[in-house]
Amino acid sequence: MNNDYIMTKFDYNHKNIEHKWQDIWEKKNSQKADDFNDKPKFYALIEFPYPSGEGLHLGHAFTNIILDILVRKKRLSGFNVLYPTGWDAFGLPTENFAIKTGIQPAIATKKNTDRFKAQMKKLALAYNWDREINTTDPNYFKWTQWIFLKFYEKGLAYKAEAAVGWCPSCKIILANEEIIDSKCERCGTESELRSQKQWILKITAYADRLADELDLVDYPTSVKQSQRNWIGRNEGTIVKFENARREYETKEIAIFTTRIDTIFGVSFVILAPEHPLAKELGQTNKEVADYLVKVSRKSERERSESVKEKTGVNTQVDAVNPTSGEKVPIWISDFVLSSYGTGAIMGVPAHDERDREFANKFSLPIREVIKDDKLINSGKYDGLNYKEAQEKIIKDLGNKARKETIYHLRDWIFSRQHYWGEPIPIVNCPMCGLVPIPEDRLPLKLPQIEKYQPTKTGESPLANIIDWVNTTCPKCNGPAKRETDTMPNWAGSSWYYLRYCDPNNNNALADLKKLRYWMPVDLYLGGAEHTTLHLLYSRFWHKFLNDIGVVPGKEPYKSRRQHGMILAEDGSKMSKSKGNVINPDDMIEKYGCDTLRTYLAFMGPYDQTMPWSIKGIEGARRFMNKIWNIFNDESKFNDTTSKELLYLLKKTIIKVGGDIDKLKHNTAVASLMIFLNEWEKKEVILSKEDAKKFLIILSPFAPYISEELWHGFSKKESSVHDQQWPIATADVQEENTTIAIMINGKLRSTIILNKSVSLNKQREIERI
RNA sequence: GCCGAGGUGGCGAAAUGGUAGACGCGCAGGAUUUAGGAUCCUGUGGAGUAAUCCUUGCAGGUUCAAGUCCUGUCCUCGGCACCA
Repeated sequence: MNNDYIMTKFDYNHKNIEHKWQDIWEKKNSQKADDFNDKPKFYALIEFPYPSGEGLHLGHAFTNIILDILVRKKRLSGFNVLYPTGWDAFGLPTENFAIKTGIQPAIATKKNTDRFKAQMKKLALAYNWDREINTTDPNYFKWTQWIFLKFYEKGLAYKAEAAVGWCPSCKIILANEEIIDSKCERCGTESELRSQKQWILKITAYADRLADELDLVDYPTSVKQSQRNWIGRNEGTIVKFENARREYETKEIAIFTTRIDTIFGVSFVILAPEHPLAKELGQTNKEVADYLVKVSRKSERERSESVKEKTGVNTQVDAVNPTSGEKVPIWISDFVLSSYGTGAIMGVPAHDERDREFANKFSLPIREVIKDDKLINSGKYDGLNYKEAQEKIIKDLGNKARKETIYHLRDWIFSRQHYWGEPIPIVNCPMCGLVPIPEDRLPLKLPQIEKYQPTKTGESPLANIIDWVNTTCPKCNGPAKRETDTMPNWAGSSWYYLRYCDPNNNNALADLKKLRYWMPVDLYLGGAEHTTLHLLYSRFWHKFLNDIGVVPGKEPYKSRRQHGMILAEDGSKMSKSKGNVINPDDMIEKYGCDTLRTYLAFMGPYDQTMPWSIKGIEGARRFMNKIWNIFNDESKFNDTTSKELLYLLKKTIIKVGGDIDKLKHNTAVASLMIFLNEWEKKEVILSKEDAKKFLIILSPFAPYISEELWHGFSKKESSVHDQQWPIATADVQEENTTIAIMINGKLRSTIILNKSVSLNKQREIERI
């Protein structure tokens, strides 16, 4: 069966044309961004891909093309454009591939990036290839390590016990991204929590700035909102309840609340099972001890399932309400989280749903203390508005209460127990403790090894490489051991946009002058999956690097846009297992790159989820054929352009340019189609000069066919891609506008007004 | 539950408060062709022979005029979620 798109004598041969120009452009290597230039700069950034073994997929093609169209238009409009790409190449799939096959990750990475690059070139993505970067390149990760050392130097990287996922079957530590639905990604075993010493970055030190400085940038509301939710800033009060029994070590229980005004409604206090007092009580009270054991055996999943049914144990010990002096029982329950606030809450069942559930289950008293925003049953505070009452109660409590802001954001666990990541450049010396590797000895490279499996003790595979682990202390020169943890995937991508500004610098992560010229990123296009973590992490690193004076500006990305997703024809997600994946290579082969690009631009707004349509791409192919045919029809050209067509051309130039700038590629393509449809009509002709203008505004979408046709009119050396975006001023004299006249909701008549009529005059006419 | 995005033809969609459905797909009829495909022409929101009427999730409101602005409500999708 012939799988080729059936070509007739009218069709152009996309294969010949596209191969030809791909070779010529490759040799010309023309896309260079000049550091420092009088032209206005434009920095367009696309999330750099992870070079997987499967090759570039349709989603990559879609998003890269969307940005490529804008970039080509910006270049034609006289901008000095920085449009780079690279490889976010550290990561688990490559490591897992190495475990399975024994092929070195670096070799697999090279193979994959070569393939991606070839595919990108076929798509006519006009990157500054001379700025290509790779996070696994020692010349790159030298600076990732350098940044880590700066964090360490400033006290923002520290080592501490942290709960991490653990697979009891594979006997390895699981990164968050390896836990799918609370199960181990490899074997499907239920993951457990385990405490282990980890490197941690103190992102919480930047929590306020990460939230507040969102006001400085142009991100979609949803992105800003989800960043703020993730940071989860909450202003409230920490209040101390005394332990009524003096024999315990924990004399006071600190409690975080946002509603200190409800303190007269407290009928119990609840501790998280991990709370120090809970542990203390467990030593003497068997019932408490049993509960703590029961809870600790629960898996993460079981614990989150307990939402449905609250559990708890009465400790038989009381706490003293510091405002009323009332004694209330202390309970322990796992619905109170040790990781949020102080790990202890005051139970106000009348005004908190969860507390009410708990009170109902264990028959605890419920007392209402707020009615219509005013306090009741609250002693001397009765009648006060709840906000006033908060201030007053805090003041009256003196040193037993203070205002406090807490965050949902946790510090960032930065260690991974894997091979294929940046080694953490720290040495453990028995004499000096943790010692950073001096900057001039960076990069600390990965040793070449044969076995990539993690060790059964939960350490990284690097721990098995004795030659590498054993080293000398940079401080005392005594024997010491290297840190064997590596950095997470997020590390290299947290600063890559900076390296593009100066990719080969050996003395700094990038030259400050170059950074001052190019930064900030003018437009960052990426996917919804990176709305919170990647964006937050890279903003954090940027702010830190700005604080230590190595990069300019508070924020890395001036504006961020999120692209949508392309679904399979039936509206389901494309997936290998369903066998409904559309491969961009096949589409290029069959219909041509220009057709694919134009269709992807035309199918709908870039930020939406849209189903793929094979009929749709055939429609785009018809559009290409029509262009080809009309340009090869001598009778459609003459010395002067028909008047009505000239006016439409001006309108189209303005519309296409404006729409591309707004990333409204779909309506830009529509207006190109409208122009072509008009031109196809009998009796209208175009001059060759005006036809060239059409090719220029077509070229961002269809770079090959426009270049080929351009050469039908121009000298050999010239390229449609090196031209200037045509300037068109709307000719107001020619344009009339029709205004509908409506009376009582019915259309009564229409009037045609010349647009040059002033607004006042229009109002006069309207009055008549 | 909280936050965000969105509901317009058979489908993807378009529309600075100004004649809703541009453009594309699909469909129907015609031309061409031995035939099919491709191509070209015409038509295509719904009802009605027609004049005309109805139509942007639903119910109200503002306006000469509402898909668009306001109030309420329902539904779909995405994220977070025992966050005190």
